[in-house]
Amino acid sequence: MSKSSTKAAIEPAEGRTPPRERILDAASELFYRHGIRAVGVDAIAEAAGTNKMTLYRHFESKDELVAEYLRRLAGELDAVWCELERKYPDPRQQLIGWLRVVGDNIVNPKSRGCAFANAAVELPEKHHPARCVIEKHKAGKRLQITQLCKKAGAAKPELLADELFLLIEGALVCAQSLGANGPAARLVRLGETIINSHLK
Amino acid sequence: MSKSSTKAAIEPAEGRTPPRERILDAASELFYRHGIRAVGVDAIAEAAGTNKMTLYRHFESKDELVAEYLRRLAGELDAVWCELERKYPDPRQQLIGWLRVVGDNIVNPKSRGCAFANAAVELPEKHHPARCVIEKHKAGKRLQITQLCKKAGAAKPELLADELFLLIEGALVCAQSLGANGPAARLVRLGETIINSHLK
DNA sequence: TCGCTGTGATACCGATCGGTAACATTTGAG
DNA sequence: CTCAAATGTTACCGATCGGTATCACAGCGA
Repeated sequence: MSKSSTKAAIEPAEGRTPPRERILDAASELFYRHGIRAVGVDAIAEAAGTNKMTLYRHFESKDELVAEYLRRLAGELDAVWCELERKYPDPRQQLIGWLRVVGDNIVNPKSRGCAFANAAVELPEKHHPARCVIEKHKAGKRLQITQLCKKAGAAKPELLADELFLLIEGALVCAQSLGANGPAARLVRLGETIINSHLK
Repeated sequence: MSKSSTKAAIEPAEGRTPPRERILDAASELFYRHGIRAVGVDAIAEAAGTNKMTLYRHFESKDELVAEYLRRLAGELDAVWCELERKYPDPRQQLIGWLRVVGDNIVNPKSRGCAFANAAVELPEKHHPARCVIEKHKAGKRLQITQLCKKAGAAKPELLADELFLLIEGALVCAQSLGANGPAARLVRLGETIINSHLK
């Protein structure tokens, strides 16, 4: 009785985007919200409006899907950073802008901290395919902040950068236990003070 | 053929401590090392030299075992703090002492960061029995640091305390992705500088 | 119209998950 | 010694895990 036509009529919009993207979208949301180990591939396939078989046609394994989830997210965060670069030509304003982005993220009730740090906690196995993605992304970010501190004219750019880096990481993870109104709430002001004292 | 006597001869020492403690010991090590969701109750029972049935005679569920694991660990950390209090009467030295304890922990190759922060990442469910243990412990530690900053004569003790708190949390989580030689390596020196600048 | 490719659907695999029932064994206090 | 409580052992439960085989079908270029 033309069951297929009925289905096509019910969910036409979601069928437009290719399944690989839908799977990555669903995986991203579920992995971030509930945790990587807490989400099964069946749940991802169903949330993506497809099935497990199609999922495994596009991704070798769940571990590879996790790695791809983080790779795509890293690209998106790089884009955010580029936009910040365009918006604020001044390196000091760029640093403060990044503090604000993180601060806004912490205030967001949907926030669950840094997806990369969370993945590092959930995947301690040294050879997990997501591990190198995590390390590469964090190392890149540290380098970016360091260069920004250098451009801003800091006397000890590496020191300032690492201090800001630790502050940001701390605020993101701290908000997961003590909420957005705990110590994490002071991230932006604290960061600004530190930047000002280093760039006199 | 006195199979029992043979067993008693083979593993006499581990049979001494009551099973509840052995189970908690095994669970603590496995949960911390591999992650909570990555460890099954069967593995815990086996590592404890007992079986699943005995485990469930002492703990209502795996979730309750997780909560108890964190409760006991919180007690142990409180003891460490008390010893620090006894060792350093001066509040400023106590703060620095705590920084050093965390710094040593980060350097330890077995370290996997803060067990409470990790649990918060792995257990986002709002009503998990471990959640209140996590929040209580973190809130208590924040309060302790704040009071210490107050006793040390800081002009803005809450601000200094939260800055140190974020720094410590950041260093612990950062070491999980960038290693002990990354930004986390600067924790002690950075913390000392901040303390000195606030307690002039 | 043919045939190929990508997708969907379903059933299945062995393994493991958290949790329990039933029964044998050990142990220690009375 | 006796008895009861604690522990060990084994087998089992339904559910879910990551991953695969099979087949039907839809779309599309030639």
